[in-house]
This record gives sequence, C-alpha cells and structure tokens, in this order.
Amino acid sequence: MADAATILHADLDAFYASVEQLLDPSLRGKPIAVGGGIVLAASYEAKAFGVRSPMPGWKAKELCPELIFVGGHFDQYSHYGDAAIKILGDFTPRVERISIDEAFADVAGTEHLFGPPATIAATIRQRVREELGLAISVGVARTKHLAKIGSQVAKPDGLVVVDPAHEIEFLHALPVELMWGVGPVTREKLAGEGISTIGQLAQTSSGLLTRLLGPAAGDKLAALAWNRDARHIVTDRRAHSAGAQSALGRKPAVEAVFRPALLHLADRIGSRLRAKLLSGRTITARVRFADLRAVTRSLTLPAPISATSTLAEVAEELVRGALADHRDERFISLLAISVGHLERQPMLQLELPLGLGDEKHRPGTRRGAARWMADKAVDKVRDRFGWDAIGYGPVALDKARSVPDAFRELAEKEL
DNA sequence: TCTGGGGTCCTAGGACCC
DNA sequence: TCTGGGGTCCTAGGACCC
Repeated sequence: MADAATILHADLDAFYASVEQLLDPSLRGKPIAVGGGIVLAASYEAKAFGVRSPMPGWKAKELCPELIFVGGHFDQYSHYGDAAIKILGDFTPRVERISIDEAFADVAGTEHLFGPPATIAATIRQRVREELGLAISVGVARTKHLAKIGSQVAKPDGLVVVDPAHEIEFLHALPVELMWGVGPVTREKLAGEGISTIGQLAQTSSGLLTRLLGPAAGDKLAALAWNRDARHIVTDRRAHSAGAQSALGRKPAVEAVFRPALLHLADRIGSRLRAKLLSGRTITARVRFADLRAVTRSLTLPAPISATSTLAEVAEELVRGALADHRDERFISLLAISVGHLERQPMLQLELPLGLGDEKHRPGTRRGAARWMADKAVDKVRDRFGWDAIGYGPVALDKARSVPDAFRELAEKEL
C-alpha cells in the first residue's frame, strides 16, 4: 500500500443545533434540541444527558429538564451546509457530498498548491470556524472508511490523521459500531459472539460472519475490518428512487383517511419527478400500523409514470391490498410512497403522445400523458405563486407529529 | 401517552426464460 | 413420463445511513 493518506472526511458537529446556537448567542453553552414533538437534533450539552434524535420530545425533557426546544431555521441549515462544503471545493473538485453536513474530498495532487493533506484539513477547519462560526471535524486517511472513522473519533471539533503505517493498529482498537454498516442489530449479533472491537471482528472466521450476517454483509465487514476499502470519490451521485412519507399519529385505516394522504404524498413526489423530467416504473406503498409494525406492497408497471393522480391511484390500490391482508389492524400511524426504476423521459414522447398507435402497445399512455401535461400546468403555477396556490386541497396530517416541509427538503437527494 | 423523513443495499422465494 | 443449471426480474421484508 504505497498510497498516501489523501482522503478527507469532513463532518459539521451537531450541525442543526450548532447553527441555532450561532444565530442566537443566548443558546450557546446550553442543552438545546431542534424540533418539538420529536427531537431532530441535539446540542452537545443536550447529548450529555442522553438526548438523541429521533426521540419523542417528552422523553428528551425527562432526560434533561433544562432542555430548550427551538423550532428550527431550516433555510439557514442549507445555507451553512452549502457554504461549508464549498470551502472543501476550494481545495479540490473531487468532493463527494454525503448529506447536508458531511462530505468526502480527495486532495491527491494538490500538495504543491496547498501543502500536505493534514495541513489542508487544518486550514479547512480554521476557515469554517472563522468564516461560518461552526465547528467541523475532519478525518484524513488513505481510504474513505478510515477517513470517516477518523472524523468520528475526532469529534467534537477535532482533526485525526490516520498514518498509513499504523492503520491496522488504529482500526482494530475501535468498537465495531464505528464501522460503516454496523448498526444496533449487527452490533448485538456480534456482541452475542463476544465480538465488540474491530480487531475481534477481523479475527472472526468468515463462516461465522456469513452465518451471522449473510454473505454480503459478512464479506463487506471482514474486508473493512482488514482495511480493504476500494471505494473512491464519486462526485455526482443521483438518487435512484424518490419517496415521501407522513406520520399520521393514530388514524382509522379507512379510505377517508388514506386517500387524501396518499394524494398529498403522490403530489409531492410527482412534482419532484416532473421537475427533472423523470418517471418511475416501480411504485411502493408502505403502511405502518398503530403498533409500529409495517408492511410494504409494490407494483412494477410496464411503463414509467409521474402524474400525480396516476401515482396516487396505484398507491391507493397497494394500500387497499395491504389493509385487506391485515384486517385485524384497525389503525395506521404512517403512510409512505416511493417510486423506483426512474427513467429520464424524452420530452418528445411526453409532449407528442397522441400518435403512432402508442395506445395499443402501452395502454393508458394517452391518458397518462394528458395527466402529465395537466400536472405540468399546476407545477408552473406553483413555481410562480407557491405550492399552496393550487393543488389537491388540504390534507389532514397530524401537525404535531409531522415535520415542516423545509425540513423534508433538506433530506432530499438530488434526482 | 415509543419513534421523522429522505434515501441505499441485501436477502430470499417464486416466476419465467433459455 | 419427469427434470439440470444459469440468469433476470419481481415482490416483501429488513438493516442501515444521514
């Protein structure tokens, strides 16, 4: 392994909460939580009490009676997140953004301009601190996995450089849950076998790992535990599916509840897809019952769709089917729709669908195209006058439990 | 008064094709 | 007169990530 440590992973600390403390100095040094009914983010002061996201607000308050809830300046989060990632971009175009507050960068070949990677990392941290007033932790290593672990170890407000000569020592001393892909379930399975460190995981036979976790996960973890991570920086990641969901509290499992809710979800997804001239063939609906058990039903169509009413109709059928299979469940707590198998639609086909016997080969195409064009008209009005200017009418979402639209948008990946 | 909302990937069984 | 083997697609469920 002659490679040098040129991969950076930069991760803003307690991001939403830190922005709130930046905007309102009276919140600094205090335990705060963004959100209300549910904790969306917690400051380090709040985390010290065990406050985590997602956690019901009442439970957070129980753990930390001093906790201050703030509503959240979601538009500001995008601004600060973008600004921080842009600073990475000043050192290399090879930046892979993972989320609003986190990105990888590969600074190979930039040493003559900016110095060695550790210096670049320090400069980035300093600039983010000075220009934005935020703390960002950075890991520097030869691979993405090690860089990511480095930034986690560096938190809060730190820098960790993993020397290529001592990678295994560094890695094997750490707990397994720091690895990418080890969540609560996997951690417990491993713990059941007495495996709690990455070193112990590395020493575990592949037979046992496969039995425990399946072949893919087993092989992947074994490779990572031995520091074999071949992933490289991908600068333009696009989503392969688009979805929307809404928590409903506890509502009767009847048409009068799920139809308007599904129409609203279909509308949100449809408008996102149409804005990018995308359509999808596979529609998945998810129903979560009051007891939190969830089921999914999906259908793959012969041709892709993106019209709101078509998406809604398919989703309704799927939900009806799921409810019919679970007649004992009288209440639902969440509905979700997701659209996969996305395809870029050629404009021509969408705008001139009325000829050439299309209808014969793709039944419903003509009606679908008419709906698509009607939706595009709605989209256009919304572009000018706002989302609520026109549409399918209000939806009885549980306002206390649902989350602001601005927050949903933060989580959306580029399509 | 147990838990948001956006995603990705893997598994396993069955249908279907050659 | 009874059945191989490989590949692909679809569906449902689940773990994980931020």
